[in-house]
Amino acid sequence: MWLNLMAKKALTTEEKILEAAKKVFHRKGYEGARMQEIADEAGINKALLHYYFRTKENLFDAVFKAAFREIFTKLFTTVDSNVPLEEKLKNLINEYICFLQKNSYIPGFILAELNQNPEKIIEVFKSVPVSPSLLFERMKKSVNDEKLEKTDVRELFINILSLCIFPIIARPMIQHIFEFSDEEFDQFIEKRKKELPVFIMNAIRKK
Amino acid sequence: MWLNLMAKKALTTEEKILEAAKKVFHRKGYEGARMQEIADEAGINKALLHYYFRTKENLFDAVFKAAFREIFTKLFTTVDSNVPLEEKLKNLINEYICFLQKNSYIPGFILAELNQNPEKIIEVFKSVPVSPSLLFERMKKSVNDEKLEKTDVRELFINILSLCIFPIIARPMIQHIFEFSDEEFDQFIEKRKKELPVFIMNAIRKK
DNA sequence: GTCTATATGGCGATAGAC
DNA sequence: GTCTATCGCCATATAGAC
Repeated sequence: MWLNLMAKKALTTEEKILEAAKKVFHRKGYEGARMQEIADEAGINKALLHYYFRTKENLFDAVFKAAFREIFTKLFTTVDSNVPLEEKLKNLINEYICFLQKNSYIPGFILAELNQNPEKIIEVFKSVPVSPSLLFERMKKSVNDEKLEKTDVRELFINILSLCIFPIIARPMIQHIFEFSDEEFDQFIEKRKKELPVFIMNAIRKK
Repeated sequence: MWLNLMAKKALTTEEKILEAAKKVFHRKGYEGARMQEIADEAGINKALLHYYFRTKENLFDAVFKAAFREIFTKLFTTVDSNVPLEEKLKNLINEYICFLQKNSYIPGFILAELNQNPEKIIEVFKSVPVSPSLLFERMKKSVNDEKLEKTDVRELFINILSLCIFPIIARPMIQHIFEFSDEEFDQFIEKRKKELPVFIMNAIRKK
């Protein structure tokens, strides 16, 4: 990326604020986040946050939309690729889980907010160009011409998302149940990348 | 239940508080919940909350532990039952999803708090007699003597939980994506109760 | 644009009468 | 045990100098 070689100072103040807000909101949620903490994280003053975004809510919306765009955009590239279903599934799951590993706060963040303020969050959904509904339509097309067990594509779609996303948001619980260290958890997820496509293909393939 | 025929007034004040706190914490999370709102919901005064529980945190802990106990206790009864794997799976998923339907705030609540304050929540886990680790051990035993695809029981365990829980916490998103009314969503979940066991058995059965 | 200082309101918690 | 009144703090937001 064109920014990689530049010093951090090259970020505009607005970018610094958004980066900082992202970190804090992802960790603490809307109610838990403090404007002071965001200001500290950005290395600037609290008043400046309000100069740029006027309210906490505005700032939150910006961060939420970005998270939402990120997490769905990734899915499009592979769903639209032109390869057989099994391979597409493999790519999809592999790349998606990789993305989730690097952005592990996003799904929990989105679901937590979805849980605590569904109406508002759905409003934000609608204002974002990357629509999960569209994603679903694409997937439907690419599954329909395969010879498979009578599969409701909606079920399949939800199953794939469930299997990818849940382990990431339940991470602390899983580590506790299985007594996984951080490394062991990462290995567990690595293994999942390979085994999930097999699991799913077995489930839907005609026998 | 022995309370069913009694008027609401028969609840002790402490019970009324716990009921009210449950509703509010489940909806709003720890940070979002207001002692005033809990007091209103319970039909009592704010000062009385502190008389009974001293701090917001104490009250939250009580509610969180109860939720945690509820959601895992249910799983034990069916995992321990003495029937073939396929049937056990069917019962497990059916009863578990039924429970989740009636208590749809619990998983989102737990995961949201787990996300925002993992250390503290894990502490609460440890203080509760119903341990998910124990649950996992039971399941391991009941799967190991079946003839199945080489299946990592931990993966299977997580897959089952993922497939049951995720759709419940992602409900508002799913309704939005598929343009489901409340009734249609309920039908969708009803169908899942029947299809999930088939999906999972297909995935793990030797061919 | 960026800072310091301050206003304003809300929330958890307590004091004290009954 | 239950209430009213209030304290003290902290968070969002604004005023105003530089």
